[in-house]
Amino acid sequence: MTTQFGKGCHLHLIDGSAFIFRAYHALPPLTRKSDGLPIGAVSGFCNMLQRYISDNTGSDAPTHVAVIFDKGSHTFRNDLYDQYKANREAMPEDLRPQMPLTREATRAFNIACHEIEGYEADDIIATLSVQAREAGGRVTIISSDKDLMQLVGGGVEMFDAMKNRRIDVEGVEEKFGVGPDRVVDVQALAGDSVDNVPGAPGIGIKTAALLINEYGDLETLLDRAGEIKQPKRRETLLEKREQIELSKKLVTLDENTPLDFTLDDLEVKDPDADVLLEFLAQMEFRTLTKRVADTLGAEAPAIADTPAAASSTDSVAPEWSAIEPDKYERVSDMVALNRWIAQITALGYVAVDTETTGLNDMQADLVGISLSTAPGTACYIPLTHRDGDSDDLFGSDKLAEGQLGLDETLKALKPLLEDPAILKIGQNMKYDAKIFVRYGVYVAPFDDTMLMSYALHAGIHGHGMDTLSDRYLNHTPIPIKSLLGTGKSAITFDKVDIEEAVKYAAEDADITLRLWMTFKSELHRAQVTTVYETLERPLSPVLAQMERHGVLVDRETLSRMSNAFAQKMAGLEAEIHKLAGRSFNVGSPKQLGEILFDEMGFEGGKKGKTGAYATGVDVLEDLATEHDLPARVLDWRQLSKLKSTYTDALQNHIDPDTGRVHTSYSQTGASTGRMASTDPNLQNIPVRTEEGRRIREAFIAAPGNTLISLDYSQIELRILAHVAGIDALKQAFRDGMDIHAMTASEMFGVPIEGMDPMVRRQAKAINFGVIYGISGFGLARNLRIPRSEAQGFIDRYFERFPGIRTYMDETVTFAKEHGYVQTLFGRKINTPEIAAKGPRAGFAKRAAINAPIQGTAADVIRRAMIRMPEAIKDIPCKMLLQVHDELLFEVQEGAEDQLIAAARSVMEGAANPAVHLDVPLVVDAGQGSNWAEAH
DNA sequence: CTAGAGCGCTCG
DNA sequence: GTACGAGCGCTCTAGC
Repeated sequence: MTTQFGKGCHLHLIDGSAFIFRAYHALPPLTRKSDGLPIGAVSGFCNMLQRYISDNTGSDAPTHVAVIFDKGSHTFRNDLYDQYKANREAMPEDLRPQMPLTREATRAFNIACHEIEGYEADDIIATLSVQAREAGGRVTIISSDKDLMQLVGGGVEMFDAMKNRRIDVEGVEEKFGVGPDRVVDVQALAGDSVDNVPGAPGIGIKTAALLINEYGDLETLLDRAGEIKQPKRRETLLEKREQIELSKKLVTLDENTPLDFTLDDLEVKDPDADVLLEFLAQMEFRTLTKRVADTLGAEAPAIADTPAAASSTDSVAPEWSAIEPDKYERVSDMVALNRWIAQITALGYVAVDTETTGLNDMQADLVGISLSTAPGTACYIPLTHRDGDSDDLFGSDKLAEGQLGLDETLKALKPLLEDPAILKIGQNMKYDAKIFVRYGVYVAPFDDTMLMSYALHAGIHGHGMDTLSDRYLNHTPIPIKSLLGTGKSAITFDKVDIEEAVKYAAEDADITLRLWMTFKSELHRAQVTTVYETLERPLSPVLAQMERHGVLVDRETLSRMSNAFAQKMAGLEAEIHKLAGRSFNVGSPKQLGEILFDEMGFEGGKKGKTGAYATGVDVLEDLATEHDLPARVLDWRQLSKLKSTYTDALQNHIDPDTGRVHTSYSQTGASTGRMASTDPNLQNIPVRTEEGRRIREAFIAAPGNTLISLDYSQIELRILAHVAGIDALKQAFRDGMDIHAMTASEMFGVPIEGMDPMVRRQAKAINFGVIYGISGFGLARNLRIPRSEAQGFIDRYFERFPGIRTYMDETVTFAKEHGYVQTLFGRKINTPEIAAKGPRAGFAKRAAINAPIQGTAADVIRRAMIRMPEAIKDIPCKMLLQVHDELLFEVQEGAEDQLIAAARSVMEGAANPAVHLDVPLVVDAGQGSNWAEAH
């Protein structure tokens, strides 16, 4: 029985391609258990279809529905403009085989499914929308694509399924500043970097809307462009007219796509239970198959039980309730707080988040605490919010009404947060733990979703909560900026209205809990549970303690140096201006480039992408042989760097309470497993030049103490010798030989005794080059020799140590096959770019070669750091800093030798017992009253 | 006035 | 067009 499409009918058009990409990016790369077929996007797609169907059963259910896909990459738009969508990335390899499966899935759900060669889905959607509207029906387009907004109006609406929001004419006006009928005009002007629609350079959506509203439409605007007052805009519109008109053609949807079906063919049909369940079972979606079977009142077909059946492939697809910030609880009294505590105690775990007055965990004060026990169930306990509604200078210091006392709340929560039987879950727990310590609360045990994400996905994306929420929960959290504002007018969290704070803060705890549930089982499946539990989680409290202790920095020394630098710089500046013949800003590479290459006439100036001359150290060193000016600029730059980045900036980082500098280590910042130090970065304090090294004299031991530095000797080369199995190198390390001299001797056949230092230097450069994924170009530039000569060195090196080439080739092959490489301790470093084409391929290869070496070295020192507190607990000392292969300690005078022995033993044995290295690890030690002496 | 990109330089 | 991995200060520009 079919009905003619007409008045009273309601057509739903689903943007299928958008669904697929959303599903693909939202989920980890799942594969079908039985044969390894990539299936993540199909899984997400099916979950979305299922959810769509169950959400659309009410009185406003559609009478007609279709899923529309893109087909082919070449459309009429490419004929108009060959750069259209030209910078779009190629479809990921593991997504391609899933495309036909999404069509199958749609048909299995018994939903019409259409695509037409040479047309984008948007054009088909446009054509159907117009036909349906003209037939007197209503249309809802399930998509959030702004390119479709031109269709809205006259019975056509859009629905953003992710945000659960309808988009009507008003919504379009909000987005574009004009009605749907003028959207294409605005798009033609604003362009679109994603689709590579050029538009008018320098004009964005805001300006475009302004112009269109003033002139009525694009054609009138272009005809009367000469009247525009702003010179830049006028020029652009006059000059780029053709480009703008082309852009309009590109963004205008084709409403006359030739269709091989009619609206009547799209009538809603119930799914055939047998067909649908068979498809889902074939895909091995256990959870979804069961759920669909329940809804249809049918029996779920059996799915072959594999060992991993307990964690079926689609179980990570979020199936929880939507995130609704309006439903969170505000805890204002002890009765409610005790109810939460009882619930958490019975449950055994809780997600925790703190809100504070700032990002500096040594200074920020606690403002409130949020807790979550289940998806959608979360609360916020405001503690020290201030009354914000008064302009009175004193009024703003008054505590707001309806808050529990800080002391009584912490007293009630302390037993729970310290209870060894209750797991505390946090996102970047190091921050919250450091805050709590300052209030006498020692959080343990804990899980950290940021570290879980890092163990799973290092190298793929960031691990901040916003990124993770977007990716794994399909949800964009409330931006903190919407509460605090930005820049000078920004407020601190204690000034935020409590009702707003509840939504924001409790949402963070809710999201953290959901992420934990998602990652928990995934760790096992990815076989990184051990990495997380032995290399990530236990390091966090060690870092927290180092950061809290800080390193003593002498302000007087820095200040004296700053003054000395300022004087020298002033002298150099005068000299430079004289040599240049006029005054200019020496600190501006742009101005310097113009002086050198335009005014003074030096040859060989190369411009970068911004059109400015390059004036880096390589360029200036070359020019310095011809003229004094570039040489003086190099001197000036060295001083300027030391002053601004070190002697000035470090003073601002001295904590007023402790008199020490407290860096912050980011455990998830570097993809290889290294730490990164920030605020300030204490891992790049100068050491290579004599003048720079003197800055380390300002890093001092407290009175009665000594600084001790222990560093691994040649750790990366030793690891290379081990993993690549180079017998000659391994033996040299066992014999304690000079490894670079030995390499030179092997390569050039010269004796080690009385070797030319230049020859050794070249061998050293090659040894390092190998670790970095050597290239003739790179080595040539480093040694400043011709490329052919460099290539000759490399060839000879590979000839003498053939195992190195084998290791490199095997590593790259492994990366291509698996999408990641591994350290000796099982850490995975993802290499998503390894399949790229062009210059990116080279980058990805070299990174893949370097990652296991750098990463294994990082793992070794991490293991040492994790064991260190126990090993030195009876020695009066503190571990202060880590600089990749070095640890810096502060120890009471008299205990130096004891500490060196204990710490060296831990460091040299750090690979054991997990890994037996064929080469010894050797640690050098130094000591002194400051870091310059100790290093 | 502010945010972000680009440049340049520091470290292992 | 190129060595691997990081962070930060300065200048300059676009846009509010």
